Amino acid sequence: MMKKTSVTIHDLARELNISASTVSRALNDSSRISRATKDKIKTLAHQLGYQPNTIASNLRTQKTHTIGIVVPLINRHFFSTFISGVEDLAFEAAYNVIISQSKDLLDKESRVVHSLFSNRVDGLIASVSMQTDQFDHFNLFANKNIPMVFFDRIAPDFEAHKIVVDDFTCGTMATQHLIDQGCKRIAHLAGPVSLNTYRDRMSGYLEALRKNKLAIEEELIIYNRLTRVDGLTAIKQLLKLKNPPDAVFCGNDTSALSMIIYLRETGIRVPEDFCIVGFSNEPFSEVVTPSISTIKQPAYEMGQKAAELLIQEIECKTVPASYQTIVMPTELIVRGSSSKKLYAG
Amino acid sequence: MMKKTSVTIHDLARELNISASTVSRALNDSSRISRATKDKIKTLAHQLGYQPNTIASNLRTQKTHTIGIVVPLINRHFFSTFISGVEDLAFEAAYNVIISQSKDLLDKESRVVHSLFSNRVDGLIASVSMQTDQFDHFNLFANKNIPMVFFDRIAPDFEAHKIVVDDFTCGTMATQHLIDQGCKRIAHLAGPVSLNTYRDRMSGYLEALRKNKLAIEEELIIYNRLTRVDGLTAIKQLLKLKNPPDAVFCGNDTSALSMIIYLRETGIRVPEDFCIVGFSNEPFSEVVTPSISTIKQPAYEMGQKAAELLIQEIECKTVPASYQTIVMPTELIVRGSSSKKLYAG
DNA sequence: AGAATAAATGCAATCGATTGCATTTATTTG
DNA sequence: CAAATAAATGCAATCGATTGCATTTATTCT
Repeated sequence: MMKKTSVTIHDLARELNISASTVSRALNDSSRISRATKDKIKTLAHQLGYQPNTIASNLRTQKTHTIGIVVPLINRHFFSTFISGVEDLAFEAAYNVIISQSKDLLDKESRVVHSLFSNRVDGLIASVSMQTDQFDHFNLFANKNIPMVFFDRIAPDFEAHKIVVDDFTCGTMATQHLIDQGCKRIAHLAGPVSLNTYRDRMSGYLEALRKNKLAIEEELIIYNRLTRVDGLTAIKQLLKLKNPPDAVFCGNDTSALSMIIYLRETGIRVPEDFCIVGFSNEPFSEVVTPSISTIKQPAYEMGQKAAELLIQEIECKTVPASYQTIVMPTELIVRGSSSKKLYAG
Repeated sequence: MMKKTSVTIHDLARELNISASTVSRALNDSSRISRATKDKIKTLAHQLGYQPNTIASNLRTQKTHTIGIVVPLINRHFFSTFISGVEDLAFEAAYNVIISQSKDLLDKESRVVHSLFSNRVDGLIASVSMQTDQFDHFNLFANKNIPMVFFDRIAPDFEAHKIVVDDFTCGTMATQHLIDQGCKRIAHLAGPVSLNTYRDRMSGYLEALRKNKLAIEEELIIYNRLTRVDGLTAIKQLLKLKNPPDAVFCGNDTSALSMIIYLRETGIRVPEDFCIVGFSNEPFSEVVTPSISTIKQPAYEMGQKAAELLIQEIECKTVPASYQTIVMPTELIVRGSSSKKLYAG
């Protein structure tokens, strides 16, 4: 009926009349155990359906072979794809992955970070929430020299590897592209500038305007959380201006999407009358009509790289000589939402 | 510099000249400890930055407060949204979540299930891979009466709660809808029929044809893995038939999408000349042109329900009197890809 | 064969928190 | 005030695997 309790190395030891240490060593393929004994032990282990108790091992070895991940939302394509990259690499290296989401709330982020710490993850990979403007909770890890890797929305001032894209240059590229299309008044929908990503994208936008001697107008820059509703609010607000823009560079694709849908409904033609560029290359961006021009970030590869660096640091257990900030390549994907020239030409 | 090792209850005990058991009880708010002592201990714990070692606790209590999840792919919207539902509910109940993906491979699925078992998760939530046609690996959990909940693609014959949708009825509804639109030759793109979901969707399709006295033609039913490439291959194959269909009910939205894109390219009008219904309501389905008619599954709610049932079973620790198969509500969302009547009318 | 060396195995402590049972301290009661 | 009861705390074993050191067994060499 109900199997009492698990088979342990002690059960195997008793059965074979040997010590538990020998069993442990045999199962770990220690060179100190003879082949014959190993075989005997492994065979029995298999017969009895022995499954190692990782918890016990973890406690003794002070290693959990587990990586903690904190992301804002796991069902956002960029993050879930990133996680997929981490998971694949972690699996190869025999690491488990515990995933937590902050829901873009600082408070929840802090709690999940504490929880991951208490679970003694060997390392942490994190992208901070939209609300995050102080980073104390990560000191838990920093103080004990537990490796961390930040990606995308990074925590500054930590001795940790960082995986990012060049948001500044992306912002410049996106804006320059709109300028090249002949757009004259380019607006920007920015996320919270407490985050490096949105701050840099905006800086890039400003830089492009400057370089092209275009006026920078406060009323053309809107700050919010870039949800679908936010995108809608923003485009309405922009169109109400006495002197409305003829293009927007959006901080993400979600807000770009809702703008496109709204513009379609109101009969404003995209890209003929109004151009839009988004950010992240969400799956829907390719297939919506018009398709959304956007910046593609290598989410999966970023995940792999993050896992690689983290595991490397965990296993070397020596603090790396220098922490790297890896800048991953991005790509401006020009699609329908900004291909004015095609139509004009 | 480098903090030697963590603060433990023994450190607190030594500092206060009391026993570790008292510290442990105090931190757990045992009624056996006086308020004064509790306060003293908690204050010190806070001062020294004590963080409980969950591993040690887990080992002793034989509980990890951790739920394992196995899904085919975490970056598929349905699954990541489901996981989000699990995670939210688990977080409230103070459970951790370890997520693994099978990558739709039976072998990997088996390995991650073993790994989750070794990590002594308190329960398992799983949706099996496309390849899965035998379920031995789940016996690891079944044999030890560790609670499991299956969802969507379920493993039959296990004493476990199951969270599903009525795929059969969905298949019927989708097909009937196409019939109602005036489609005469309706094809079906099916996934592996070793899985309940795809098998039932297909059965529903067949049932609808039968009920409407439409011929069932083998050449109109294609089996594959429903990827984007698979969708493309399928639609090409269908269009090559001497007597091609005028509609397809696709086993998922991804394949429906690629069909739509192909049809658009080849100038076949959707829905006027050809109607399509997908399955799952992926985010892109709403925004592609034409938008994809599909069946909406309550992924987030399914995740919540799965977590609720699992945690309930874990905490009651008595085998439930009966295992439920929860059928979650679905909805046929009629959109552009099948709204022939609108155009015809 | 006996000593010296190498190979194989065992002993017992350890990781940090929990918990049944025992003991001490405080409070109540006759 | 002593006895009885209640409240607070401590002792020591435990969870299962690991590992430094000690011991036993096998092999090699003179």
